[in-house]
Amino acid sequence: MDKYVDILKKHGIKVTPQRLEILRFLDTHHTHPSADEIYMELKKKHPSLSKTTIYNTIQSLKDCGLLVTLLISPNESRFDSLINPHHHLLCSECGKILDINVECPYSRKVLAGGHRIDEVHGYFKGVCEKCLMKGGK
Amino acid sequence: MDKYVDILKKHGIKVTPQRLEILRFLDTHHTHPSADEIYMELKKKHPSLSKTTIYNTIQSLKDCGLLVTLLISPNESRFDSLINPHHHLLCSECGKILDINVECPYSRKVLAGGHRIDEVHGYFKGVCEKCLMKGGK
DNA sequence: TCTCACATTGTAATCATTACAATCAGAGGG
DNA sequence: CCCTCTGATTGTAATGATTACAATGTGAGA
Ligand SMILES: [Mn+2]
Ligand SMILES: [Mn+2]
Ligand SMILES: [Zn+2]
Ligand SMILES: [Zn+2]
Repeated sequence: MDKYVDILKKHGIKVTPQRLEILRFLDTHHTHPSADEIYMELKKKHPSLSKTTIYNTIQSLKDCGLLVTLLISPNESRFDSLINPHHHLLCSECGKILDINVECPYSRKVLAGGHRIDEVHGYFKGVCEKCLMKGGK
Repeated sequence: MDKYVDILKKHGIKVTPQRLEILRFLDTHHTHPSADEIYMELKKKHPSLSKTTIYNTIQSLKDCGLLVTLLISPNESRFDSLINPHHHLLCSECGKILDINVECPYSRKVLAGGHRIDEVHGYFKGVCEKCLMKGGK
């Protein structure tokens, strides 16, 4: 019936109302939200929800590969439920984090030098196209 | 006389004993230390030193381009006084952060799509060569 | 239905970072 | 020289993201 019930079941995560809401939010908001943004939004409908449940659920989703943590903005982690490999740009004007789909020769996790590579993160900092147009920077 | 006195003067940062020690430490330890690691080490010789002074000095050094912040390990920022563009690997076995000198087509900060790029960060997570040899993973 | 073991949740603590008040040092006036 | 004032530097105390762990809930088996 519900798409998110299926996803949770398929990955062996027990279905709870909190988890469903968090998963739904992440799947419908590809804005790379912080834990606090998820919390603030969902608290409106579920006042008893605690922030820790956000973190716990995030951890579960991460464990089965449904979620990736971005360490691009100082102070707080951001979360991304688009898990195909892509890079990110943090705009210093509007604060948004944009997906950057560039050809990256290291995305396939092979690297000279004998190290084993499990994750590849490409972060850019700058000013996004929209803000450049607007602000005339 | 002292190399570090010169560097601070050249960049218009007032010379103080705390700043000299912090700069010396960063220049002689290219291990990408956290603020706490710098603090713990320098506190031995300067017990009155506060952690905030570490952060303040780091900010000053960053402002004149002598230092870069790495957001590769969760929980804490790491600092790098090697400012030529290079990538990093965080080893999940030994916890070390290694310099990775690969050809990166995006290091020159030009990117299709109309965004302005100011910084490029390439982070890899995995297991370093040394740990692979040792552990037989 | 009752008990127990484990999973889930949320309260309270932890710890990196930041805001701001206390301290210091140097410039200019007496 | 010494005193005063101003801005720079420092460190104490607050903030806020994250984590540890105790309280609560759930579901299987007796
Ligand atoms: Mn993304
Ligand atoms: Mn480095
Ligand atoms: Zn922008
Ligand atoms: Zn290693």
